Amino acid sequence: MAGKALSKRYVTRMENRRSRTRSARAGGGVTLQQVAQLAGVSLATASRVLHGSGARNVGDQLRGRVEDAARSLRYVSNAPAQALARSSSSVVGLIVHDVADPYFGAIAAGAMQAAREQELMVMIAATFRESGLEVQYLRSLRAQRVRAIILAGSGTTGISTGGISTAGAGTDPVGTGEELAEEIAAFEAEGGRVVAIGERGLGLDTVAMANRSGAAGAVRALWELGHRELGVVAGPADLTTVAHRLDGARRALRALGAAAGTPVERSDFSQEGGRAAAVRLLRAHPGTTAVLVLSDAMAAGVLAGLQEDLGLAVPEQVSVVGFNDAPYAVNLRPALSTVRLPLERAGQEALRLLLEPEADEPRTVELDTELVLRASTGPAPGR
Amino acid sequence: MAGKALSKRYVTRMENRRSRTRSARAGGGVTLQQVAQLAGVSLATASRVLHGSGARNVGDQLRGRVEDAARSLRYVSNAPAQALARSSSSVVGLIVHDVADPYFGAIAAGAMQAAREQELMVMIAATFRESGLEVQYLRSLRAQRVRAIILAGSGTTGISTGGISTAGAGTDPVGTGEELAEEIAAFEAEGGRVVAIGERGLGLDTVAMANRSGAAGAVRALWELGHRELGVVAGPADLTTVAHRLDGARRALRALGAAAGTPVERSDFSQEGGRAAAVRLLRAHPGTTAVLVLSDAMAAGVLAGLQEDLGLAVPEQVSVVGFNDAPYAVNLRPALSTVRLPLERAGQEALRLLLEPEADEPRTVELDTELVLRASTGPAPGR
DNA sequence: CTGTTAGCGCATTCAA
DNA sequence: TTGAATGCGCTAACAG
Repeated sequence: MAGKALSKRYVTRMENRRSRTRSARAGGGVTLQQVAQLAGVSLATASRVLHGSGARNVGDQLRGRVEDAARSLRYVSNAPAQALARSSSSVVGLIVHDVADPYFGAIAAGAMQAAREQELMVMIAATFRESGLEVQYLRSLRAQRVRAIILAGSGTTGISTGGISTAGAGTDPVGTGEELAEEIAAFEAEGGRVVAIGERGLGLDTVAMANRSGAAGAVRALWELGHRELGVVAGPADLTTVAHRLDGARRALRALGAAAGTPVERSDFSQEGGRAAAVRLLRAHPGTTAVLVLSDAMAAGVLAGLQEDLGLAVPEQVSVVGFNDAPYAVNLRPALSTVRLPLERAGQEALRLLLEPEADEPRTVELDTELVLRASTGPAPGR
Repeated sequence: MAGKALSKRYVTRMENRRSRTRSARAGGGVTLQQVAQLAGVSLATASRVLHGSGARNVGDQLRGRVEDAARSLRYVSNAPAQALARSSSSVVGLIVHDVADPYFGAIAAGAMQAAREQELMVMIAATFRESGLEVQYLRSLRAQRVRAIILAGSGTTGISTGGISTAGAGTDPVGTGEELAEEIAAFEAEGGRVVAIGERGLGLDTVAMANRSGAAGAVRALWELGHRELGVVAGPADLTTVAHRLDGARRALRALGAAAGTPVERSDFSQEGGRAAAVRLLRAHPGTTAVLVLSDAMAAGVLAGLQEDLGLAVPEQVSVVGFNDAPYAVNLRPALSTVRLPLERAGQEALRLLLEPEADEPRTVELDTELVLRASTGPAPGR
């Protein structure tokens, strides 16, 4: 949008000057050793009371002294050191395309919620859709020795599927898909767990969304409202989610006995794209009474195109159903009916899957979508 | 919304069975030691070539052998161990209310972008607005020995300000504000850095948004369009952001010589709240030709209230300006004019501030907002 | 230029 | 029940 430079001002306030109390060595924090010393016990004993390993086998006397010492020193255990010693980390990694995208934001929120219940911390990496970064972050997360990694990102159908160990000995992997697979294999070989959200074609445990049945459900709902002339506004052909949704819609139509050849207009996942696609669709097929749009962003554009460009009333003349239930769907006018994806749930399930013992073959958890009917859908005209 | 239970299906696929290659000890990963051994050099040498400490002072011979060994073993350094040894971590913490909220999502995205440039990883914690969790996560992040922490969260004006070290020796802190301050002090005492995004009243380095001047700018723009009867729909009185925005608007009005007593309607930050507030506002002051709404969510409601409940045309009869430039602002009808907050920028600046050497007194970086004019604003009627 | 050694903060045997 | 000793993977002096 506008490119006006933002200014930045420095303000230094004099009030509230900080009073630092460099209690411990300036180096790090308080150590268990220091706590033990203050309590007059051995390191081992302090460790036992503070980190329930040799659980309750410490005398009340010493136990109390250690606890007091820890409190007064504001001791907090050193998680990385702990992880090193017991070789098991308490952090999991999450790789997304973009945290600012509500789709991934919801996934992240779900994962973090579940993480909290398990007392795990989450390290997030955003690739901003650069596929090279995905491999790089996988390495970084591996370097951090995270316990497990969630790979959230809509896959493309073009990705190479198998061949985890086909590369020759000293050969560098070529395709980015290969590299990814190798990195994943290495992480798993070290005992790390990986799960994907959304189909990735890699042999991973995955949490998938029921895109097919979601689209099918929307189609059936429209059919029941009397719509017989449906159209679809789809996104890029190489996205697996798009492919699945489209497939689901087509199958449902066929099952309902619709005339073959439902019109489909493609566009990118943008509002403008949706708007143009809607215009094309209705110009080519003026009889259309309902359109299924494969993303809410495009649906926002479809609503605009229908009402403003073509002067059609929604839902009186044309009904619209979107996909995703983005936060703004309810703010559109009319409020958008849409297929809600259980994104938070997906994040939670992914984390849960991560913590379960590893199965022999990759598992897939498929989460159902939910059709949310709002003001943008109504009975077919003349019914 | 609807509470239909989501089903979950397990599907086990037989294709793509994974071929694990437990190369290293099942325990952890490949160690530097192993690399050194394979290369036939000492641990120190391997360390030098792989982690540029004693930079380029290794012979080409050995260097090559080590690099080959590392590659063939798929060696990745153990970051926590490294951090322990050199006592300096490469991860920063970020505490937000909710990652799924676009406001925080944008901040997080900015921070992560900057982190990437510095080769840092970001550990995120979401408090889901439970203030107790904030303190808890601060502790967890401290336990993880992160290098620094970004505290992003709209503060409330009611928070206790100073008193970092006022509590008596053995006394437990009472208010949650005190606890927070103590936790922060402890982290800083260990050499950690903390910066806040948004005013928090704690004596921290902070990145602030120019809420006052943003609101003032919006008011002036409306004034120039001929509007003389302005109204404000504000949010909860105890949020500092709301207070600042309101203050900015009032000052601007006064400076322009507006009649005292601009009507202000309060509501919570929701769409419904905004809708109701708009109706109240225009019922009480029917002459109003422009309304400044202190958040986009409420603005969406105001748009609905004005047009649907009151039958007023926007912007022909009433102009509307929101605040935040939420992603959906452009999807509203009419597209919403709004004051854009430089959220990503704030995240970046925060990280940058974190890496700068600590100053004697807390610094504040104030980021300017930007007025984005779209279709919801027009000249005052009759001009 | 290269190797040896001594920690970093903690968990965990193994004795006492 | 408690303490001393060893090692987790790595860096950083310190010697050659």
